[in-house]
Amino acid sequence: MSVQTRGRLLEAAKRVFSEKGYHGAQISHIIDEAGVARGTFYLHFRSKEEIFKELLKEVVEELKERIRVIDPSGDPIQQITENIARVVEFALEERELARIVLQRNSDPRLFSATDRFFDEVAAMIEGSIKRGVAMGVLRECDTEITARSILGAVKETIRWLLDKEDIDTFRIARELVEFGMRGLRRDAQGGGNHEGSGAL
Amino acid sequence: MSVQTRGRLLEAAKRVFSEKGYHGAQISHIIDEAGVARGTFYLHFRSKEEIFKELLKEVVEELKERIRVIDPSGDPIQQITENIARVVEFALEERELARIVLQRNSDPRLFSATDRFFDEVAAMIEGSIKRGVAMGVLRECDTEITARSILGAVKETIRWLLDKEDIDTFRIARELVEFGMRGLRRDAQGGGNHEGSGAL
Amino acid sequence: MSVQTRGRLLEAAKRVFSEKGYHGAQISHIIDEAGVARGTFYLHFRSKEEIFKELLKEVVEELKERIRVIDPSGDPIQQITENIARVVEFALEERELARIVLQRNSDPRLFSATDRFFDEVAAMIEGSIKRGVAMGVLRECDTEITARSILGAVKETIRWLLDKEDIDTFRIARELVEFGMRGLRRDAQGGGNHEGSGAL
Amino acid sequence: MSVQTRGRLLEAAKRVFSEKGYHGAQISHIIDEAGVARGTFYLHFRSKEEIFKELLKEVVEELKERIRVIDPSGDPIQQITENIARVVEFALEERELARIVLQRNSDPRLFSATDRFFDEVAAMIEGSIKRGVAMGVLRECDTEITARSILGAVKETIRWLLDKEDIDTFRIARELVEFGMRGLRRDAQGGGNHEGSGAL
DNA sequence: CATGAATGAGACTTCATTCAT
DNA sequence: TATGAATGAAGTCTCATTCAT
Repeated sequence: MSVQTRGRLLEAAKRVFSEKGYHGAQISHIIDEAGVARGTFYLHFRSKEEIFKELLKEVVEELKERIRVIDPSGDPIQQITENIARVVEFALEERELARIVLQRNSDPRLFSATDRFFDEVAAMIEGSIKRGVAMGVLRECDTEITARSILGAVKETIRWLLDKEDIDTFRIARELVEFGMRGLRRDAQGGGNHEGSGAL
Repeated sequence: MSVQTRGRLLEAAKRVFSEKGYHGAQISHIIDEAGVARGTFYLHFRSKEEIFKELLKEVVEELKERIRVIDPSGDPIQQITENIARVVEFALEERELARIVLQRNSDPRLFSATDRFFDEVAAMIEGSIKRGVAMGVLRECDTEITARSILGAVKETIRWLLDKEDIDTFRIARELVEFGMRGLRRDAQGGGNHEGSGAL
Repeated sequence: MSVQTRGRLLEAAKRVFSEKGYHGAQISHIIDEAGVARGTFYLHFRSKEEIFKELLKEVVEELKERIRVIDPSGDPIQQITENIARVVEFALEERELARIVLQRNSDPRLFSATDRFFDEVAAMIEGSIKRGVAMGVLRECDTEITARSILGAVKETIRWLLDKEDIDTFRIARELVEFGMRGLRRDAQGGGNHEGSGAL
Repeated sequence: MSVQTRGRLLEAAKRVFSEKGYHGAQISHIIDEAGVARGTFYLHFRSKEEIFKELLKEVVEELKERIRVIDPSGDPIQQITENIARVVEFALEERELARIVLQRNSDPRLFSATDRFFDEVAAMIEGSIKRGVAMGVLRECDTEITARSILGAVKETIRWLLDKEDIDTFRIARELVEFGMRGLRRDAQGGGNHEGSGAL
């Protein structure tokens, strides 16, 4: 029975933190939403901070499962697209959690978990880029900046999607990958190079 | 004397909000930092919220000045690069302000100013893309998603730069534009390499 | 336990408001007097204003019970005397509350309850006077002024009694009624004296 | 010029205290109303309390002048009526001051001046009554209670008048004296006594 | 496990008063 | 005298956490 109560508290906290942010969320809101007494909360969580971190941990774990390391023997574009699709899908299934993670505020004690997670993701992306470059599939670039750019593109797009309905997850993912791979420039036709854009 | 004090309070608030976030920041911190008595704060600002919004307004105005509308008669890539360079430059000159703006939390009363600003920027970017497509310089794409992706790339990169020292603003801007234009894929033909962009 | 605490707070507030007036009274005084923590106060009352109004409501209700409409089939003087006696009695039993009500200050939000109450009492008195006049028992007069005069006489007398000890409530009431009925003038005829009223 | 400023401050304070009560009144209100700088206030008055007491003193002095001791060689009723008329007149000419004096709150430091004044008036009234009784003009009664009753009647009537317009001061005074002298009872016609009212 | 009344540190804000100009 | 920016004590209220039942 305890597990049930704990679960209801986590669900409630998810909704409340998502809607009100960490500081706007009060224990009262959470226990009201969960239909549980005040003392009961502290039976399951040591503090407001703890339940928040618990939620963060949950997302991070789920995301780690959805982001799979690229298998060099398969089509990398396909795999990247699927990774992103899975992430977008998760964000839209669990919008509250997504909103929580994509909130930021500068209390490092609170957000170090997500910060670390995003650092890891950035590192993963950077690794992939480096391999791609080494394999001659990707062009040379500043891998750190580019990795951050990709991460930012995905985060911002998801943040923006969070208020939309009826989303074709896979199309989004493809669009993102397309952008990351080809950029915006119109494909060079013959010996086309980017000087072409200089004609704008 | 009043204007001076007001300025010191704004400077102090900038530092404090940047370091502690809106909720972590206390009036005590601000007045200590400004070396001013408690009452003095309320002589210049009606509330904590007001001084915060004041700061936000400041950034938004400054950013609006640095982002110039693309002049079709000139080189657009060049202009975009310069826009981004100016934004990055501002973020690095005013790291505290940048940190404040890039913080997010879900109190809409507080952040509606930045939210609106970023929406405007996204709209500007989207407009540019559409024009580029119409002119046949940019490929067809989902302009909304792509605009958000670009915005996200810049934001995330800046956020990441905020902890770094000795940054070559212009190089960053070029790298961002390169990524946005060409993507990561290696240029189709043998000859293409990214040195080409050095010709910009 | 909650009801008990609430009661202790009300009792404490009664003492404190009575002694220091609304503005002089601080939450600290009330909770110290009640032996309760600061937060506990706000568990039971939304604000200082609320507990004050609560007290006011209490008095008004109690007074309304003690002031009975005159029954025309009985002796009106007797009934009026008893009404006044009951009011004086209440004021002396609950001197703190009486002091609170008889305080005035011009914050209408605060005192509208008593103001309204006294207006009602004045209206009741005026109605009685009018009936008395119509029945030919009372002389013609400006009923509004006279009603206010009677109200004022009772209020001022009670206010003055509040600092006295060992009071014969009924004697006070008789004296007030005597004054209101006969005035101060010596009875017209030789024989008349105030012992007559002793026959009441 | 100083005297002028001081006067403007007193006038302003009169309006403000009257409208907002002692605690509701702020120095800001007074100086705004007077069109004077903050520091200037403290050039003329040591504190908020002082200017308030100054105002109180003013009233008390004015009232003392208007209330004349009864001259036994003249018509006492006439003289009492004139006294009351003069008091009512003053209250209506200086409604703000009247409102201030008739406000009460239990801070004795603040209101001791009026309290003392009213005590004096009550004593004066009591003295008059005693003399009247000794001279055989007034009936025997509890002089203290009766004096307080009369005081209360006048105070409450004035308080009530303060919100009215176009008042016939003299009629009010006559009505009050009438009430105080004859009471409400219909004049005994023959051997009439108040048992008559028992017939109500 | 559950309850919910009680706690109290500490946040924001007000406003009478001071003082350098 | 006059000014008004600056002061800071003190007040009200909030809310995460505790604890007796």
